[in-house]
Amino acid sequence: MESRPVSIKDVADRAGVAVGTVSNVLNHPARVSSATRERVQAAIDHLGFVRNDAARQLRAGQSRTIGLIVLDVGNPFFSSLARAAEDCAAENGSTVVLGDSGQDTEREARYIDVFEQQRVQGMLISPVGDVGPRVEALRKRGMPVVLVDRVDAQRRCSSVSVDDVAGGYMAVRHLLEAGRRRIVFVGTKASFRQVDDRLAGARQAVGEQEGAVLEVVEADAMTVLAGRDVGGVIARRPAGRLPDGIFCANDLLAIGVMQAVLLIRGLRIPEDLALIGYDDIDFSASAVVPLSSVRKPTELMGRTAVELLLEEIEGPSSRRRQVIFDPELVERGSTTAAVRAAG
Amino acid sequence: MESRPVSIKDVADRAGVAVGTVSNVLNHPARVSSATRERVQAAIDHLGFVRNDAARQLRAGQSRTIGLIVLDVGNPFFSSLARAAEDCAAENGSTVVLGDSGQDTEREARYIDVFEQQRVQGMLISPVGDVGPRVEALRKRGMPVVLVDRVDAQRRCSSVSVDDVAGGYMAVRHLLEAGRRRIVFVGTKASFRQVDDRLAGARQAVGEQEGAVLEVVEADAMTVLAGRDVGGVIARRPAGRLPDGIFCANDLLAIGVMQAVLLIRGLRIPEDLALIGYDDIDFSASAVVPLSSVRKPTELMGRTAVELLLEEIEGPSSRRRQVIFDPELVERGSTTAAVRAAG
DNA sequence: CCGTGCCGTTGAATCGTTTCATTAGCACGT
DNA sequence: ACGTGCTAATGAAACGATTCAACGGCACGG
Repeated sequence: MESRPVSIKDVADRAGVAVGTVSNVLNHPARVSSATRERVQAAIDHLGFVRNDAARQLRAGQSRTIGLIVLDVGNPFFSSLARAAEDCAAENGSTVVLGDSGQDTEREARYIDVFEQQRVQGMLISPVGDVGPRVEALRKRGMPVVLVDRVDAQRRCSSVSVDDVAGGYMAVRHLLEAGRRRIVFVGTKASFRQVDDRLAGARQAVGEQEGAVLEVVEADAMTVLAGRDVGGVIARRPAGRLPDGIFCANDLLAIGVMQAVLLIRGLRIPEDLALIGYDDIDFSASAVVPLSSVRKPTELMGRTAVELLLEEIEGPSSRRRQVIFDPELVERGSTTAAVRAAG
Repeated sequence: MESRPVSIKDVADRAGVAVGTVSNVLNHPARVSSATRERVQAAIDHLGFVRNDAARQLRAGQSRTIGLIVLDVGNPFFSSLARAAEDCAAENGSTVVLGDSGQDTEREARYIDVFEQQRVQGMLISPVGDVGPRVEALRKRGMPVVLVDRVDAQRRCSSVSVDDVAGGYMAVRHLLEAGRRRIVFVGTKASFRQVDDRLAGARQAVGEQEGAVLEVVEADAMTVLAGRDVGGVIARRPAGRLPDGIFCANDLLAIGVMQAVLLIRGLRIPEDLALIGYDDIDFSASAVVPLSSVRKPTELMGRTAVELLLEEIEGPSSRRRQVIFDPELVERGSTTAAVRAAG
C-alpha cells in the first residue's frame, strides 16, 4: 500500500508524453498545446503528483527560499518583523523559513549551516554575538546576508536597524512639549548599548530645553517588579522633589512605576506625573492608564530587510547599505490627558 | 571573482582522490585512512566546501527536516512550543522549520505545499480551520502529520492537545478549596469551543460542591478592556450580591477585572475576592496582585508532538494516538494570601 | 612463488527535474 | 513535388551527492 513517491516520469507515462513535456506543462504552459496540457494535468491530479523541490533546486542551483534567524520568536518585535518579511517575500515569489536562535550562539551557527546547505537565496540574521567572521565566510562563498536590528561596524553587509538615540530624544521631547521640566530617566546600571543610546537621546533633548533637568535613576533589572521598586522610592519623595515626567528604558519598567505611583501615593497620571516607556509591548495599551511609548517600525524593517536582500541577490555588485529607521512615538493617556479616554 | 559554488568534485580533484572517497570522509570517516582523511579535510577547508542539501536529499529520498505550522508565532504558547519541538528534534538529528499561518487558510495551504515539495520528514500542524481533506491527501501520499492543539475527530492522525474541561475544573476547584462559594465565570457570548469547555469544567466543579453557586457573566470580548467593564459592573453591586471568587476564561479578562475591582471599590484580593485566569500569559505574574492561572504544558506538548511524529516516521504501521494533557494550576497571590509576597 | 583475505579506494549508476538541441508533423507558397 | 517556416513534442545531458560492486595492493601462510 505504501507506494513509492510519484515522479514526473510516472505522470509522463500515464499521460503518454515525454518527461520534458510534463516539465513544460508545469513551467511553461504556453509552450504546450491545450489538449496535451489537459491530459497531463489530469494525470497529475489523478496520481497526486507533487514536485520534488530537491531535484528542482539541484538543477536550478538555487532555491526560492530566504532564511531568517531571530533571537527569540516569542518576542513580538521579531514575530511581527517575521510576518512582514514573509509577506514581502511572498510578493516576490520567495518563501521565508524561520529559525529561532534563542540567543544561543550554537543554535545560531546550526541554523546558518542548515540554511547554507539548503542553498537559500540569502539570509536575514539578527545576530547573537559577533557574527563578523561567520558572515565574512558566507559572503566569500557568495551568500547574500542582511543584518537585522544591528549595524555592521565594518560595513561588510547591509543592515536594517533603529536609531535608539532618536527614540530617547523623541520620548523626552514629548514630555518637554507637555510642559514637564523635572524629568527622570529610569534605566539599569549594567546597561546594554540600546539603553545607553536611549539615555543619550534623553540627555540631548533636555540639554536643548532651557530650565529642564534630567535625573537618572537606576533599576535592578528591566522588569515590572524592578519598576515597582523604583516607583515606590520616587512616590515616597517629598512633594518638592517629585519629578513631573518619567521616561523608562522599557515598557515593563514603566508599568511597574505606574503601579507603584498610583497605589502608593495616588498621584494622577498624567496630570501630576507624565509617564512614557519604550518598545510599545502589547500590554501597554491595556494598562490602567494606557501607556505612551516609542516603537520600532517593525513591519517596515521586515519589508526593508527583504528588499535589501533581494537587491543584493539581483545585483551583487551594488554596494552595501546601512538603513537606520527612526522609531515612532505612540501617544496614549499616560502623557496626554486629551487622549486618556481613547486608550 | 564570483566563482561558481564548490562541489564535491572540486574537493576530490584538489585532494587527488575520487569523489566517492570525499563522500566517505563526510559520511563514513572510519572507512577512510587517516592520511587521506586529513588531505581531504584540508581541501574542504581550503575551498570552503559546503554540502549541497538538495543533491543529498534527492539521492536519499528524504530530508532531516520537520515542518511546523503554527497559528501565530507571536503567541507565547506557540513560540515556546516551537522552541521545545526544536530541541526535541535536534536531539534526534532533525531540524524544525517554522511556518506562520497567521490564522490564514491560504498561508497555511502555501506552507503545506512548500513543505511537501521540500519532502520534509513530516509535519506538525496547528490547523486554522478544517484541514481534514488536506491532511487526508497528505497521508495518502505517505506524509506523516501530527495535529497540535486540536484533536482529529475522525482519528485519521495523531494529535497533541489539552483538556480544557479539566482546566476549568481545576480553576474552580481551586477557588472552592480556598473556601469560596459564590463563584462567577466570566466568558463571552459568541464562544469558542475552548471557552465552552472551560465553563463545562467550572460547572462540574461547582456541582460537586454542596452550597456552591455558579453565575455566568458575559463579556464583549476576551480583552483587558472588556474585563474592566465586567469588573466595573460587578464591583458596583451591593455587598450582599458580591461574588467571593471569579474565574475568567482568559488572563486578559482577569487582569481587566482586577484593575476595575481594585480601583473602583478597593476590594482586597484575595481576601474579599479570589481571582483566577487562564493561559498564564507573561504579564500575569507582574500584575499588581500576581494572577493565579491555568497553563498548558507547552514544552511537554512540543516534545510529545515531535515524538509522535518520529514514531510514525519510523513505523508507519503503528496506530494513531490522541494524546490529551491536563493543564497545570499556577497559584499566585490573587487566590492564595500565603503566596502573595512571593509573586 | 602463489593463493587468500583484507583494507582502502575507485568510478559508474542513481535520484527527479529542467533545459535545449533536435526531430516530427503540418500548412503554405512556389 | 519540394523547400520553408512554424509549432509541438522528444529525449538525452546536466545538476551534486551517495552508494556499492569491483578492483588494486599488501601482508601473510603454505
